[in-house]
Amino acid sequence: MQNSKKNPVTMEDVAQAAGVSRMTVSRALRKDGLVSDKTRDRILKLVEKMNYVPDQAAGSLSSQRSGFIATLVPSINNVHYAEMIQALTETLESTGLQILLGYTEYSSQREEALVESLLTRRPEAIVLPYDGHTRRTIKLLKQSQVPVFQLWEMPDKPIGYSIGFSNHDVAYNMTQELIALGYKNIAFLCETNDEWTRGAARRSGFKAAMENAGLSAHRLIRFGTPPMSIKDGHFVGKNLKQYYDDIDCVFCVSDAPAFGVIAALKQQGVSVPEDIGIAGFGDFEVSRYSVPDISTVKFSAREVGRVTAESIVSLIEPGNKSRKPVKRYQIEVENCMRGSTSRRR
Amino acid sequence: MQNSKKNPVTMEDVAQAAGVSRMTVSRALRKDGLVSDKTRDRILKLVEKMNYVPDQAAGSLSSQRSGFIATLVPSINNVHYAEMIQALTETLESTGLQILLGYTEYSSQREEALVESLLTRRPEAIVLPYDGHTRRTIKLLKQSQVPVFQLWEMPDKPIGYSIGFSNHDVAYNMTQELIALGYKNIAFLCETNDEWTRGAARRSGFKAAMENAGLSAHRLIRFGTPPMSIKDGHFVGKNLKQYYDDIDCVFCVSDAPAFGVIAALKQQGVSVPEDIGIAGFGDFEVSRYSVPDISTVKFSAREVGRVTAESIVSLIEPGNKSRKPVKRYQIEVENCMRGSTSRRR
DNA sequence: GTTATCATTGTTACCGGTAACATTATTACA
DNA sequence: TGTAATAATGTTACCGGTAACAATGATAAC
Repeated sequence: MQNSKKNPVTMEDVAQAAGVSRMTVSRALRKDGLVSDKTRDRILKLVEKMNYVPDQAAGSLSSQRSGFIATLVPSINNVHYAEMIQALTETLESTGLQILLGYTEYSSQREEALVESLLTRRPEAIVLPYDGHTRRTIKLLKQSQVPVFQLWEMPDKPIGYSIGFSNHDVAYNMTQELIALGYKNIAFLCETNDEWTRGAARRSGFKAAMENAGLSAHRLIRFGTPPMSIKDGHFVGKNLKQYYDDIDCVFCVSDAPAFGVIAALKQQGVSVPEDIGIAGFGDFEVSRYSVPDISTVKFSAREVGRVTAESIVSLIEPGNKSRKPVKRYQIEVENCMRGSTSRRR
Repeated sequence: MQNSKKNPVTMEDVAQAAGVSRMTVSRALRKDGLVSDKTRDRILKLVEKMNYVPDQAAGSLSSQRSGFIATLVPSINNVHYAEMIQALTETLESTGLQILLGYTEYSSQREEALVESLLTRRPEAIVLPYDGHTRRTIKLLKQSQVPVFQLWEMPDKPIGYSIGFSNHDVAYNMTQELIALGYKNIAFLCETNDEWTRGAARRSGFKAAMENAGLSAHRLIRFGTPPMSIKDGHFVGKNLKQYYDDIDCVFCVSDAPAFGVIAALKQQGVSVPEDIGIAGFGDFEVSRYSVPDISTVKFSAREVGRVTAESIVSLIEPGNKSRKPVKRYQIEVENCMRGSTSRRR
């Protein structure tokens, strides 16, 4: 029990107690091994006994290494981002790097403010979840000279490194697969105002595939704000005929609304996939246990996180012999066709 | 475009360009208003033009305020924690406080390591998701003199402030409600190894309610590791008879396994709630759109986050006239009885 | 025994801000 | 007009570490 005011134990205190200089304590606390075993033991024991906890703010200031990786996500309430962050954290952990998280809430305005505020912490890398930033954001990022990692999407003009897949291409493929099953009047369900989300890219992939197959891509249903929920899907499902009355399949921007649409259709006695096929995106757990289970686009968010973390480490860890990470890393994506779609007669 | 090396613009650079002292720049950057409007304008323009971004590590060191709130969660991949964090972030944002997140992954071992590592950043408060910490964790926390906020659970011996509800009591109530419906052979489904989760408290609430009603609480099904998933529930549902063959109701530790159990029972032609009633915990979105919709215990994670943030602010913001936050704040909880349970004949 | 080499520890300066107090300019008021 | 009060700015010291280099002592090689 020390002073009743703030924890006053500094490195200097430990040094004095051990009868050495501050620098020796500093060395003892790192694994480098520039201290004799005897001295280190003595110091570490004192550190323990005195409850010394180093102050990283001071360390960062001096060493010019914050140990922070800034990471922005649109929302934390999304399995994919959650898994990605978890994988990122786990991989980064052993190197002592720490994630500094921000939520853009799908707004590029907020993203700008966040980037500005996070740069203040001097992150050693910054991870952005998607393409589509304001001019000022880009300027801030470039100016700061912090390495930028853009995830999920393959941007046309990457700022730095990119890890993910082309949402356009992936949606294109799934649409093709639906067409191959015999669906013709496919609707695409997405958020209003998805310009800053992956939804827009998926939408354009859908459109391209339909047009290439000589089909009309006009059945676009826009509803709600990102991220689309089960509830949103349920609402749309309830009123599906009012949007277009000849729909034979709905390709949803994510599995959540897909689940909702199916629930609503079932309540109306419309059978899936016989009357209408449904496809989602993201392979949420619920999709595997829904009845019928939902056809979807599957990819590993954990892998995105893992690869990103590894790239960051190989880029910024000094004394790392391995060459620089690749500028663009493609994540594998797979169509999972399940019970919510079937071959048309 | 400056030096090709690190962003070199410091407050000193701005001060020189403006022909004032560093201190004046520092003042101009805060709203305090101890600078003349003319000077401030000039400085702010230069800040913009020179792309100056302050370094918070330096600021923290000097002011002894990190601006960090350390927050631990078992997993980020859980709607409740996600919502809680989001609410926390939003409320804290305007004060410039930032969340520093850690994932315990339901391990008190990891929690200990995390607390140690987070203390290194000198957080101004620390938010812990539940009760049940190692001795060393508690010692570290007390030693650090950082205010501690324990959430979700009402601990017997709170370290500092607590915000949440008693999981024991809440599970007790729900069990009573199930008993009142006429269920007798109620099983409780939870994780193996839930000692460090809210599961244990819920389990004891279940047990107490059963025994008080003169019923046997022996039907305990333990499966999987926290957090319990839909998949886990599905597995248990498939083999329900093998656990106990006379179950008439399953009270699940969360809505996820409840959904899984229902899916599995439906596949076997067991009808819910006629043959077996099912109840969950947490009011996940999926529970409202499941068929049947799931009876569950509902509470607002956002409120937990909001209240916590407000308490933190009123505690640590200087010049805050409002009195200290209450030591214990009770969150309201409600039983939502829906289609997955019904009155027994 | 002398000198080169290496392991260990110490010294000094500085990282980039802010607190606290000092100083100067301006205004208010008797 | 003189003096007190107030506003605006400057000075100095320090926050708690680490980099870079210097110094010391021990061991090895000749």
